[in-house]
Amino acid sequence: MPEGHTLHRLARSHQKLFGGSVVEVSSPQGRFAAGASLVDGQVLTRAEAHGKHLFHVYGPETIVHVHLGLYGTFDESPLPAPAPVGQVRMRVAGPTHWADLRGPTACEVLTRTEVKAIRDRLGPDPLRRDADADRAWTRISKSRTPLAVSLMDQAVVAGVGNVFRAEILFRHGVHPLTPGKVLDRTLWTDMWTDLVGLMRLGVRRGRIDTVRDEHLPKATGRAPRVDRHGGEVYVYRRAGMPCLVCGTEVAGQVLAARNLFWCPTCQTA
DNA sequence: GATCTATGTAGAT
DNA sequence: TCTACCTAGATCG
Repeated sequence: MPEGHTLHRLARSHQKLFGGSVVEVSSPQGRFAAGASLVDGQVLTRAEAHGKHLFHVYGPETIVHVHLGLYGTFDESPLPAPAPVGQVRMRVAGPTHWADLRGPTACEVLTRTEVKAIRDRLGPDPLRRDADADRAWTRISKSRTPLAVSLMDQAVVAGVGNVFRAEILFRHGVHPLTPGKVLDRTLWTDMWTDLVGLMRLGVRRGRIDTVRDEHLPKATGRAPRVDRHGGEVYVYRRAGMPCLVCGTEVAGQVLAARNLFWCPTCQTA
């Protein structure tokens, strides 16, 4: 379930549940056993996210780095923790809650330098206060790469995934194959501002909702608009269904090994 | 029960 | 541009 909003939501939650507390860390599955033993019984001082990366900071040179990849999940519940079910890579238990991590692409203990290397290759993250939208613009405005590809490039914008990219392009009427260098700067600024708002909403709700209020009555009459992930969207995973705004069939194609969706009528810019 | 699919990325070709 | 990785829910038969 992981675009940037998911990781920031987890960071916020972990900070609240575990921040400043001694935690028990284990790897029921065994694949993170060595790492878990390094932090088990230590104080988790801070949890934070950058793009799709989650960091549990235990000390300046001891940071657990988690990337959920395509399938990873992180669930949490109040204590007591039951016996682990299935493949649990890491279990964290604090004073009141426990959390299980399954199927991540990365779960490893890193040093400060290694964490910096990861963060240095990430572009600005719309969910972080320190984000600099101009850095993204600098790259996009010089590039012939289709916007749909640049938006998924974590070195350009950190945290955007397949749902947000499809939806942000739709909301601004931009065709996905538009080269970055022909994009108007004002339009980019609007898209960035919109991303910040949509992703913040995603953090609050734990799902991606992008359908504007004025379209909801119309959307209600055209099923379905609620994606499997739980959010209300315009085009994501709706290929072959009518556009919620104009009724044209939503298009779909594979681009750079990812499914891309757009409305051929609404997205012409 | 087998097969397909997925909000992702790294590494090989 | 392709493949491998990892897991669980949806879909197929």
